[in-house]
Amino acid sequence: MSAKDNAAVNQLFDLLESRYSIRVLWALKDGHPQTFRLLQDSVGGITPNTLNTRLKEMRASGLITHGDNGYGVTSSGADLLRRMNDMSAFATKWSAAMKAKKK
Amino acid sequence: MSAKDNAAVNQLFDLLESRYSIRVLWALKDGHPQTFRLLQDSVGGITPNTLNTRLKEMRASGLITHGDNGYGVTSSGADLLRRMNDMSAFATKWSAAMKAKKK
DNA sequence: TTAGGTAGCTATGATTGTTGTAGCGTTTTT
DNA sequence: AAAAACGCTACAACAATCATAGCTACCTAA
Repeated sequence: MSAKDNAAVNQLFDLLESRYSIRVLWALKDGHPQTFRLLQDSVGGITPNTLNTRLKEMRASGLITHGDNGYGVTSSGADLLRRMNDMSAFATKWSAAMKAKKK
Repeated sequence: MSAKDNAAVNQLFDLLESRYSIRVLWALKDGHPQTFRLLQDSVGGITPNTLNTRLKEMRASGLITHGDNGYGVTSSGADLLRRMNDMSAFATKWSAAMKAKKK
């Protein structure tokens, strides 16, 4: 991995490691625009303050759009989500393995 | 996505959305075991407190091992890293696009 | 054998991030 | 027109993280 890649990855991690940021993006996975309230519900547990902050950050970062129909992902955001998609398959396997281990 | 998948994904996000957690995992990407200090250096900016907390969490979650050679990833952790690998390619593209947009 | 260096943490108070509760102005529903 | 829902913002309380410091254990050189 080049130094340039490193900087880019760091920028991405800066954005994604704040609480709820991944979940907010993930909630837009299906591609349908969502209202503020719907997002709040589907993310679960997030306060309007934090949701607003996250949405601002991700709009500034070009991952999320805010049009008349509500919030949605940009093509860039959709690209990221596509690449993250593998993680849900991993999560299922991993979660099952963890549950088994606890016994 | 099934309800079960949802729960698993949520568990994964619980783990990964804490500050530095992704970076700690990422720092073990190459597969070589790392010492505490080396991890601290390569993650950058993390305090020993937080690093210790993250390592504990991820060991408890079965993503990271702690043997005599230092810290490394489990097969599960390696699996996750493999799936996250696409993100670095995304990051490069995205970061360049953002830089262009700022002008 | 001891004095210094390095590694792996842990303790403590300060700072920053997130929450809980509340509410404001606007749009939709009745 | 009144009531409810929506999108958000204010502010004080709480929790996560940081900065600084230092402890123990293990090397290595003197």
